[in-house]
Amino acid sequence: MEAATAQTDGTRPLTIGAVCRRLREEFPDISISKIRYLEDQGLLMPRRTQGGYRLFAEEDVERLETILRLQRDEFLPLRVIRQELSSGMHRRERAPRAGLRAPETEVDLGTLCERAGVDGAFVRELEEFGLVESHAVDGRKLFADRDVDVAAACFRLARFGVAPRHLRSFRTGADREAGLLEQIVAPSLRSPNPERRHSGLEELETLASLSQELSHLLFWRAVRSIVPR
Amino acid sequence: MEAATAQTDGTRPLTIGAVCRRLREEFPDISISKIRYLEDQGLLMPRRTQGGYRLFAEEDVERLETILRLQRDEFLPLRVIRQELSSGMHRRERAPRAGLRAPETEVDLGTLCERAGVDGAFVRELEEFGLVESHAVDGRKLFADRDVDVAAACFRLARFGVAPRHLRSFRTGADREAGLLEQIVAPSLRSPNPERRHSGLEELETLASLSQELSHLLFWRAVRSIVPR
DNA sequence: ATAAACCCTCAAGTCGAGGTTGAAGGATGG
DNA sequence: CCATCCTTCAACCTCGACTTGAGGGTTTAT
Repeated sequence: MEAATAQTDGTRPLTIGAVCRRLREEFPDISISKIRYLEDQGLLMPRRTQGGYRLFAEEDVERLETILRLQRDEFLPLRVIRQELSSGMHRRERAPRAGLRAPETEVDLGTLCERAGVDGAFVRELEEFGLVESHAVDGRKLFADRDVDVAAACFRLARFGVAPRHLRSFRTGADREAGLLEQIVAPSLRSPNPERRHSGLEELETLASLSQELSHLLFWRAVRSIVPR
Repeated sequence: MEAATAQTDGTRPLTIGAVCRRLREEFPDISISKIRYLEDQGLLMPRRTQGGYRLFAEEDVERLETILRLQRDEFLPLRVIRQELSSGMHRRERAPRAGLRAPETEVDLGTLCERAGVDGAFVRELEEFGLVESHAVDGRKLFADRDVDVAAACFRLARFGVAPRHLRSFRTGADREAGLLEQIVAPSLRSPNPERRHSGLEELETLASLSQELSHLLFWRAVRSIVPR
C-alpha cells in the first residue's frame, strides 16, 4: 500500500493537514476546521481512505484555492461560490475589486507603458517625483499593478500642463494622511493576535474610506473657493 | 414654505418613507430602518430639515439604488461598497455636487449641528482647525451648506479616535492641491472675456476631477503600504 | 388647534453566515 | 506501541446586517 496512492499526474494526494500547511502561505486564515466546513457545505468532495481520512488530489487543492480566492477577492458568499463552481465557472470577469487583503499583482515597465499609454521617459519622471515606485527583481523593474492607473492619471494631467513635479505634493499629501491612519491602527496591525490584526484591517478600511470622503469634500470646497464670485 | 423646497434640478427632496415607496418596486426588501442603518454606516448622508427629518435629493436616491444593486447583484458587503463609492467608481457626478457654478446655500450653526448630528463644541473645534469656516452675517454665524457633510465625516472619524486637530493636514493638503490648479486656470478665470472664463471653468472641473482621481489612487496605495506584508 | 400620519434616536434583540472548540475515539507510521 | 494525525458531532461564538420597541418630536390637512 505504498506506491498505490500515486496519482495519474504523479503527485500524491495530501491529507487535510498537509493541504493546510501548503495553503497557509497564500491564505493565512485557512484552518483544518474551515476546510472541513467547506466540505460540509458541499464545496469540496475529496476522496477518502479506508479509514475515513480525507485525501486531496491536486485538483481538489486547486478547487480549494479557487474557493478561497473568490471569498477573499470577490467577497462572494459560499452559496454563490458553490453555484459558480458547479456551473462551470464561466462568466466571471468583474472589475478586480481587490481590497486591502488581496495580494498586489505586478507589471514590468513595458506593460506599464503600454497599459497606461505613456513612454519610458515619462515613467522615469514619475518615479523621480515619487508618483510611481518600482523595485528591481533580477534586473527587471517591477511596478505595482495600481501604478498603471496612477501613470495614466498623471499623463492626462500632463496634457493640461501639470507636470509630474507639480504632482509631488499629491504624493506627500497622501502619505501624510495614510500615516495618520497608521498611528491609529498600527497597534492592532502589529498585534500577535490574528483576530486583532484582522479587525485592525477592517478598521483601517473603514477609516480610509471616511478619510477619503473627507478629503474629497475639502478638496472640492477648496476648488470652489478659487473661482471668483 | 412650499416651492421653497424645490431643488436645482426641479425635483423636490423626498422623505425617507417616500424613498422607500419609490424603491420598493425594484427592491422589495427595502425598509425605512434599513435606510437609516445605511446612513449610520456612513453610506448615505442625506440632508435634514430643521426638525431633523431626512431629505433625500435625487442624487441621494441614486446613490442608494447603487448601493442596493451592489448588494443584490454583486453580493458586496457594505464595507466594500463604502469603499467603491468613495472611490471614483461612481464616476459621473461624484464631482462637484452641484457644479462649480451653482450658488452655494448657507446654513446657520444650529442647522449645521442638527443636520450633521454634532454639537456646538465640536463645530467650534472643527472651525479652529480650519475644517469648516463660517462668516458672520448680522450676528449669526453662517456656514456653507457643504460643511454639513464635512462635519458629519469628521464626526464619524472622531468616533474612531481621530480628533479634528489630526485632520488639519487634510485641509492643508486639499488647499495645496487646489492652489496648484488655480495657478493653471487663474488667467482664464480672470479674463475679461466671458467665453474664456467659461472654458476656464470647464477646464477647472476636468482638472479637479483628474486630480481627485490621482489623490485617490495615491492615498489607497499609501494605505495599502502600511499593512504589514 | 388639533388629529393623523409621519418621522426622530437609541438601545436591545434577531438571525443567518461562517466558522471554532472540545470530547470521544479511530487510523497511520516509525 | 505510542505519538501524531485524523474522524464525527454537537455546542458554541462572532459579526454583519438588519429589526423592534419605547419614548417623543414634526408635518400637514382640516
